[in-house]
Amino acid sequence: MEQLQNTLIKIVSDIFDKEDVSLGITVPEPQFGDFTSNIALKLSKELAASPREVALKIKDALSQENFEWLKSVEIAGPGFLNFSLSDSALWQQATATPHQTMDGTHVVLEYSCPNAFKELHAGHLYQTLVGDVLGNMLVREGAKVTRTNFGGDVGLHVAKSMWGIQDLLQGFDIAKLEAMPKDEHAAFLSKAYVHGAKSYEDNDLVKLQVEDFNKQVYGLHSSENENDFSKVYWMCRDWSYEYFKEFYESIEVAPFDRFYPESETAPVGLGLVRGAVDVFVESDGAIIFKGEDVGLHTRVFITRENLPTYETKDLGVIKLEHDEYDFDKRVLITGNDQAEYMKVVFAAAARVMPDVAQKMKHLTNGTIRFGDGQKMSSRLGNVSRAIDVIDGASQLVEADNEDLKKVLSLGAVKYSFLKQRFGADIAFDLEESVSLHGNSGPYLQYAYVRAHSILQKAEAVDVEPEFTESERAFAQKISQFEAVMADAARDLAQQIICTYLYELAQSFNRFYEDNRVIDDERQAVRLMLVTRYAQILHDGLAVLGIRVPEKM
RNA sequence: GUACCCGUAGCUCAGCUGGAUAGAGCGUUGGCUUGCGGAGCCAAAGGUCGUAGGUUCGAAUCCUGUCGGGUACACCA
Repeated sequence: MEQLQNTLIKIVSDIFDKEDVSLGITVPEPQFGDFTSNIALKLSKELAASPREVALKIKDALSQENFEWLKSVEIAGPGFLNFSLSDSALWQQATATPHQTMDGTHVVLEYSCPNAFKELHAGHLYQTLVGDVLGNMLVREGAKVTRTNFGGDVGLHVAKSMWGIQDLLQGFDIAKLEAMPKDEHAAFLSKAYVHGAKSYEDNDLVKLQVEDFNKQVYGLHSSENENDFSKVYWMCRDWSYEYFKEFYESIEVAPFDRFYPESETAPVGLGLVRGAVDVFVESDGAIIFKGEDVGLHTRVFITRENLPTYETKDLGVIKLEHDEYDFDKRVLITGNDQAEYMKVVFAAAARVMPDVAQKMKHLTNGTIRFGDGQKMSSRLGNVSRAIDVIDGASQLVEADNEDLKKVLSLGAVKYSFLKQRFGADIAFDLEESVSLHGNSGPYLQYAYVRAHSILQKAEAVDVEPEFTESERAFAQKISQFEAVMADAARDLAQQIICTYLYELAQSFNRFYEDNRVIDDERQAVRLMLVTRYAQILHDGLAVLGIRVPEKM
């Protein structure tokens, strides 16, 4: 493909005497060949010639070279140039190694970002899975990826939790906490937060207490303290981080390289805000950034109570990530309710850290709509917890051992989330996700099992690739893998991989329908195809964070 | 009110750096068939790509208006 592109660029610049020719080659519908270019259509106006005339000149020049890798060039439709590679060139592309298009780039990827003292919900799960996969995609293209996780261990929500804890336990009772079994920790903290948050809304007295707790919590991070409030805080904070870590392990995502608790980024952010008096101004007792100056809205960075807001902590984490990793690119993922908010933070960052700001990208995810309505909501209650999604899938999967059950249920959930474009709200249907029919994780896992089973029956050897028509159609799909991976990484669009893998499996099924592999005179070349097919399913799904079983 | 996101087949979604007859799954209808793992394959039905304009040789894709749904806009995160 690169060879074709470079050759085309050279020819076009030679015969039309042009410098800086830019042209894209794309993969068309299979009946139009392996690659297509619309360069003739693009140039026709400038050259004052019909597209087909331009195309003909290019075709002639190309034909004279007599490249052995190029089987044919056709002019079609309004003036498209359609190219077909020789079988061996096609196969060479089909067996290419990763393109490493991002070699030497250091990307900091911040995602998941749960708050301490709260339970992980379905939205965290979704974002964690996508973030994990984006990281895998970049790594595969040669980037160095640092995965970071920024979460609130200070702030009003923590104060509400603390209030809830002391109310539920009737005091900051360390003994009661110590007596609590580990598997109840997360649920207890969640309950305490909900209780605290509700009381905060309903009761003005509680509100005052919570606000006092908030200051106390901040204070714990700037001075040593041995009282019960402090002990409870640190214990529950540890519980939270332990629970996050275990959950990430359980869903088989790459570990985070660095957790940034807000308590750590707050002072850094405060330093930035206080140090930039020309950027941030005082208003009504608070320190604000006037976003209206750049078409946005005003946000408070330091409250009247002299406490840093999320804005300031976010500024702090940006600086810490930059100082610690000197990234080329920073990709941040949050819910899309923060899209506008983050623009203001980025605008402020652009003022205090201009060289950093331009390296930052913000992706946002929508909310999950549960497709099977009542069934899901009755199982999950009003809040859809992350664990309930995983458990729900696990209950629906049929497998004769626990590991296979896990492989299939995680595969089902992950694929179901990943196949949809990131950004808008997504639909999730438990039944559909675990289905072995259609565009699902278990379907692809089964596709792998089938291929693997064929490969067990005979030894594959490398032979000269000369394909029949249906073999070639399959080989052509196989050959697109590395280009797909590069595109997906460039666009941070994991669904491209899902779509491709599913189409690849369909392509195999069509091929397999009427092409015997084992005990056929074409066994060798067909085994070669199936071997590469199985490898791509394995590798592609691995990037999606999905394991494949050998039997199911 | 202002800004941002989203409107594609009955349902759920791909396609969006403009390109050839708008694709897939589920569902519906018909056919193939006990197969090297048929959890498949072939075919049919189903679309004014929300809508109206504009740019272009060419628009689901870019621009503008408009309608519908969602979200955010001062001391929460």
